[in-house]
Amino acid sequence: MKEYDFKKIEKKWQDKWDTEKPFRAVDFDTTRPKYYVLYEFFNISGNLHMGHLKGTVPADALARYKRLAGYNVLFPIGGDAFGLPAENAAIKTGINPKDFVAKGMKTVTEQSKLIGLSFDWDRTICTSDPAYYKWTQWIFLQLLKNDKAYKKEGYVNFCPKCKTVLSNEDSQGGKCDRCGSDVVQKKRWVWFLKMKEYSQKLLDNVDRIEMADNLKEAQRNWIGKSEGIELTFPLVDESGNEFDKVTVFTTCIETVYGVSFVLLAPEHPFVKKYADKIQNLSDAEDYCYKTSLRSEFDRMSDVKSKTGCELKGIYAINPANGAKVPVYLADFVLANYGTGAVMAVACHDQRDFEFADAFGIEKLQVIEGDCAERAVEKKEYLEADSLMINSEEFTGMHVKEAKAAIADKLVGMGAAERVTNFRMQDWPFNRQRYWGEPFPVVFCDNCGTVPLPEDELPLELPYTNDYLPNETGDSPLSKVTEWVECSCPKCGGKAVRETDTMPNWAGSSWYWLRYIDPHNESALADIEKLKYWGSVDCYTGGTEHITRHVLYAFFWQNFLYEIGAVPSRDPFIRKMGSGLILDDQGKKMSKSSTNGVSPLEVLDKYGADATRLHVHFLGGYEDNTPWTYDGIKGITNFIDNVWRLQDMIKGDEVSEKHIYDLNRLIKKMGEDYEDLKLNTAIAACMKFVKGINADGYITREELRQFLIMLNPLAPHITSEMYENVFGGELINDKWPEYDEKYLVEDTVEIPVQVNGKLRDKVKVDRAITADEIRKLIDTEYSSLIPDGKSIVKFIYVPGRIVNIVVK
RNA sequence: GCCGAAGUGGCGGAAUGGCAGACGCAGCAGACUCAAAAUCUGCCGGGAGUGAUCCCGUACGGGUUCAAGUCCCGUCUUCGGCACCA
Repeated sequence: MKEYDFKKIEKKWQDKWDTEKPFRAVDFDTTRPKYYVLYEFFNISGNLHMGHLKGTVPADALARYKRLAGYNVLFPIGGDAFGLPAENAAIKTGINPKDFVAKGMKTVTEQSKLIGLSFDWDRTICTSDPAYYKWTQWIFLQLLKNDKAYKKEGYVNFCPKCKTVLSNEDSQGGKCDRCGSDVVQKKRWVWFLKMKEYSQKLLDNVDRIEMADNLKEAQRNWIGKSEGIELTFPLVDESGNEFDKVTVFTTCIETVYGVSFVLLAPEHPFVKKYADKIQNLSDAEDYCYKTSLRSEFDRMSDVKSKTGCELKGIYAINPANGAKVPVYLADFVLANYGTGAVMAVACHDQRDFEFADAFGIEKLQVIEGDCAERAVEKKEYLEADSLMINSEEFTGMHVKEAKAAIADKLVGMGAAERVTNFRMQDWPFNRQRYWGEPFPVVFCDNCGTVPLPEDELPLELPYTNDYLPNETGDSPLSKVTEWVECSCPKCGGKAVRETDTMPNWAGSSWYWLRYIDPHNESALADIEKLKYWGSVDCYTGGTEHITRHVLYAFFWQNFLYEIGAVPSRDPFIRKMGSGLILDDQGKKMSKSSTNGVSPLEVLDKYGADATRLHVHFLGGYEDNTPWTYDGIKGITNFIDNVWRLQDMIKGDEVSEKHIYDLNRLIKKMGEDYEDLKLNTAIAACMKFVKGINADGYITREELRQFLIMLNPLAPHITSEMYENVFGGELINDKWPEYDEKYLVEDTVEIPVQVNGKLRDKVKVDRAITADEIRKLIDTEYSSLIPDGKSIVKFIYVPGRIVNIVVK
């Protein structure tokens, strides 16, 4: 046999797959079980990078394995195209974003094929395609109709550089997700989606999905469920007249007798509402103004120094004991969490402790402990279950008991209510950018906000060559006047369109549904097809999307379920988070990094099969693996050894000699593909080939089964060899089945330990009983028992190990 | 600060509580060769011993167990996420 010419052979198979399209998924095929494998679609920017190899290949291997195992597999791909790269290219080079995306889609398609990825190309979608975003707009209209979308003026994250509104998810760590600038708080008119309302449903999704615990924990933290009490403090003026109430949220109601002041967020409406009662109004307004200038990041990172401003002339009455306490503004109180107001207990909350120090406010201790230098906080006193002090009838109780008793009392009085709070916020959904889905709504002087009729969708993005927001920060679309000015669909009068566009997460919040029925013009997807394909069985992709995209996906899927558009609340049954490929500095290799090795270079040098094997032999799917060429020799050797198996064929059926190894390999490979453990799957194949080489022969049947098992990892070489030897197409063959009786030989080698230390091994019949093996050791292996010692205990774990305890 | 994950040879990494270091790289020795490359064979955690073998060894200190890399408690380190969330 000639040497393996990967360039020629890989191209041959890639061309064949391209023209014959054998990887198409078949709707409504009831002869086979269905399996839906999803890799998160490509962000259209430029070339594929190493990270894509790490992410796509395991999904591809799983899809190929499942097909061989008799499943009807849906394994689609598409482009997430309403993103920053297209718009930046437009701004920098003037290239039309549409053209940029078209070129990008072509590139990722070609490069995917070079890797040998078995996507169903007939189902490709692209989020910036009007036929696709018609349905993104349709979903928005349904949200609007069902009162899940609203426009309101509020404080939101704003990136001064991108000049656009951002969600919390888009500004994690106080940095703009698009450009890395510090995000500021700005008051703007914003479209919100009522995601907060779905908090508990999202937590239920998290409970149901099969996913690593650390990822679930990250999501739970992000949603941030917290159970506590809302407690209402009457507000009084200087002369003691009650004029309103303020409600605070607390999870530490047990400290209520220690409240010595109340804090409001600077954005709290009372500053404006009771301006006439605030004696130092200009100080207060000044403080609010200064706070608004500080970026969120400043406010968060500057945790040491507490700033604030007393609202002189306004006092709060503690409903528990009638105490009159001062009210302050403080920027560490967040307007959009809880009620935007907190009760401050200096001795039992470190932030309040520092604030009290800074403003010379008295500190009241209500739970035992040393509060001289710092607060004794919840975690500490709950752990110790300390005793209550200075708390009227609750004094002397244990904290845990008092917590419930005080809550009961205040709830009974009508001053408090038990509530559940979530950290997650409603989703600010509009961006002041050109390259996004236009909102299908108009503003009419007579009718107000009017949704477009569904039959007018898609509302296409108009052409422009001016992609920058205007001076006041309005979207570039506001400059396209002939598009903005329109007539009202309701009254026919003059109206203007919404000129903001949707965030780039919009299109990705439902895309897995569209693959199921990508060309449907009358629905986002046919409900019967949705029922057939069901939820995504395995969703692979980066972990960086776990608290953004995946939560948005849960949200939209729940909503679509509630309006009857989809048959399940769960978009995904299993989510696997892929690790990163790191460069030699230990940094992430990605689209933006210039420090990376291009996969094209490796593909060109070693071929697709070798590249696929090498990247996945470097480390586990979920682990970050540093890139290196080291060890690729082991892979090319392995490939050469596999190729030479063709010259070693002797005999037809599975030989006695190989039957155990072969059956164990079948079991191992199936399990490893299922779990995406490609590194150990490759190792198992190498070991098998090593054994074959040592024996000097392989039978036809053994080779056939082996090629099928290796095919999901190395599809090209295995297809070629299969054709050479068996004269047909491997992908039409079936995954081999293993026989339980060939997993363990009849004669096994059992390690013998004495006091837990390995001393010898005995070859015995697998079915041997504990008595028999003990007899054997008593007679033939008695030298293992040290002189002068006797056996006090004899343990035999059938088929595994013997441990003799001597004394 | 809080939450999570992890720490195993020179390196990448394997091990349902049951033979630690699978598989591979690098290294060393040998074969082939005029020579080199390629390939093949053997060795390859540390220590003692001619040797069979023995002792130590999975970040560190304890514990549970007949048996611990794996489970429990404490400490340290690294990475990731969140971060004034009341």
